[in-house]
Amino acid sequence: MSERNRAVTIADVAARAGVSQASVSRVLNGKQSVDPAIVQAVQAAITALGYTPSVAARSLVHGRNDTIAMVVPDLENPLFQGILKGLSRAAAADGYRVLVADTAEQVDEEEATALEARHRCDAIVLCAPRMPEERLQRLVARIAPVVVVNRPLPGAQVPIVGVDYARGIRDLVDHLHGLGHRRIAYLSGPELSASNAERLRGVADAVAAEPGITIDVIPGGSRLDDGYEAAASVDAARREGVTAVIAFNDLVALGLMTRLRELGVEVPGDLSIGGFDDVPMARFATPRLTSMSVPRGEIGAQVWARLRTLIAGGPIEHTVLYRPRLEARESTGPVR
Amino acid sequence: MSERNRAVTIADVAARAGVSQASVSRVLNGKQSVDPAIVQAVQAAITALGYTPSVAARSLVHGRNDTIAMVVPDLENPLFQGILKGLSRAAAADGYRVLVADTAEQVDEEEATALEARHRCDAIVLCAPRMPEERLQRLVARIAPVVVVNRPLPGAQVPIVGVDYARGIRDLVDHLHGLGHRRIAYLSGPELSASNAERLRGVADAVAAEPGITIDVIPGGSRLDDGYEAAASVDAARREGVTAVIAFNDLVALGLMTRLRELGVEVPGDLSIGGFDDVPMARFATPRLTSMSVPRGEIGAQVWARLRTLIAGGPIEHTVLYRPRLEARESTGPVR
DNA sequence: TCTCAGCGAGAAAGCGGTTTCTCAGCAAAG
DNA sequence: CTTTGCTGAGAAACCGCTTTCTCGCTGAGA
Repeated sequence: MSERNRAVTIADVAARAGVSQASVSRVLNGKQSVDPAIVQAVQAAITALGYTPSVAARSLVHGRNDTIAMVVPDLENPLFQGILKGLSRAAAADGYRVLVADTAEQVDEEEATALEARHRCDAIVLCAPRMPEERLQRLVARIAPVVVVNRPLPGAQVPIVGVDYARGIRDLVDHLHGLGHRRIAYLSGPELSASNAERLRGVADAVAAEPGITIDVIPGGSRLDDGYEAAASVDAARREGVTAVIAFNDLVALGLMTRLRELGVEVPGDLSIGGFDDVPMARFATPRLTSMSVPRGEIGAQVWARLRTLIAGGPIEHTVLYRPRLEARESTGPVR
Repeated sequence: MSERNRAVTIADVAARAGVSQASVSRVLNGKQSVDPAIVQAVQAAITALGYTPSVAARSLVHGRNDTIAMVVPDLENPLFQGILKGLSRAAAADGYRVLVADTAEQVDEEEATALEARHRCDAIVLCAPRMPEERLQRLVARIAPVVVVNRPLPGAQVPIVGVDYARGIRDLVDHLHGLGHRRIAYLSGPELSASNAERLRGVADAVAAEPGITIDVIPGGSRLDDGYEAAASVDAARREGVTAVIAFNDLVALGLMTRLRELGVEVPGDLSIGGFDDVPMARFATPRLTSMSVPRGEIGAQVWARLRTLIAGGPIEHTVLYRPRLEARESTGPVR
């Protein structure tokens, strides 16, 4: 917009090349065959004038932008960052750009933000983990084409890309079970978070599947501090027989481990700890944190693939959930 | 673009309300006084039809689109994430959106990416820590209005917002000096990084200012792994009398500490360690990592303030550098 | 009562491209 | 040699909105 080369328009190029605007446009888009001499002249004029086509004008006539928007509740969340990065690179490869709309955790603003963003862009990637399902349904219908990230939406006419949290939790429980643990605690995430609900479902499934296992749910959170502060409750549970903890995510697990070390609780000797997300730091914690790995960048790329199909008028592709991969490290060990 | 309400245009609203397009436009923009009856009719028509103005058309006529772009080498870097978040929120408050252009560390593409981005947006925020100064100078001139982040650019006609790394390093050295350290090592960052050069300048300044101090420079990097792998060199330096290490950033410091613990080196007993950036994890490391805190979100907000001035036709405001704040924690201690 | 501002609404001209439509020119077919 | 069918370039319409221009109308001043 409004670059320094103000007033260098296609008309100027046409005039300088001594041809019509239409011809210039044809040369630019290369859709039709054009007299080589004209092509020459036009290209010469373009470089001489330093002409670049106006994106806005093009958008107006085409009715599209080559821009998509990603609506996220909090850009600070490593998960969204990773997805954004993967999305942004994949989209760039197809000539699309990504707009970021951070809703600052204001669930009430998400709807307006998404609508506004949709209005400037050709499509939306929506991360709204806490929006009530019904509202989300309505919103999704209004802003299509859209891809929903990381939350289930039963029966919705929308592609979904996410993580199979329930499955991940089950796999982690199995891992712990294999190590002999029978009394486990789940340090839960934010109450309204859809992915926390999924994890809880995994917890329930695991308990149902393995009659010998008990899993207590302890209120936690999603950040380092939350884990740190939950250490007291966790330690209390440990005293009552819990031998392993599954944290909502790695940040919580890391915060928890920090505090436990201060309290003199040995990991994994006194207590095994498992996280979720496999953030880079997990490998560098002491002890190295066992975690369920999630392919953030890959999710972003997959989101773009689905969105591209949608933009091209293709069908709503099936939901895809990535199964987290267990990265067994030192923070989980055999029960004493 | 191309929303479901295809064909609902200002003309439809005008027709339905029985007035001219111009009147609808006036009602929409509220710049001129309009007959209340017309306002009524227009608003009724708008809601009845579910009309929303076309952003593209507006952009075309105004020559701007209320969007800015941030060009970053790597979205995974916590520094850029924080800045992006701050920028995005500040800009949103003024009705601007932010486009992300991740150049995937390809210095060669940065120029093209920036130009392309500039072409779709009203202004650019440029993070190009490794682009040669001269090229950057030329680029900056071409894509104005632009704000450069986190690197010096002597004599350039462009606002710069960044961190006073040199000063930060000096402050950290002073801190160590106060603890009795005289032989210090600087575990350096990526060779071509402008901010690493700044830090090295700080190192040189410190040595010049404090005759009693020696600072060895050890090659490192910018990520957790780099710190982990540099531990051997650091330990060797320690054996030769180095009592404190300043890491390029916190990630490097954390990686280093992890490995040192494995090697049986006590921190801060055997060796003091200081980081840079004050990432959230710093407070949760064992021992808690002493770091130089950088106001990431604040930088983003400040960048927006400068850019807004520029967009409004204001002057190129002065460079502003944030002085990092020492967060003295447990990883630095008195020399033995 | 007549003239002149002033106000406000409609008509129309862009903004900078793309795309349809029209028509000249030329080669092949009759 | 004339007619037909293409090819390709230019003219003009159009995308949807803003803004200038024009003009009718009203109210104040003479």
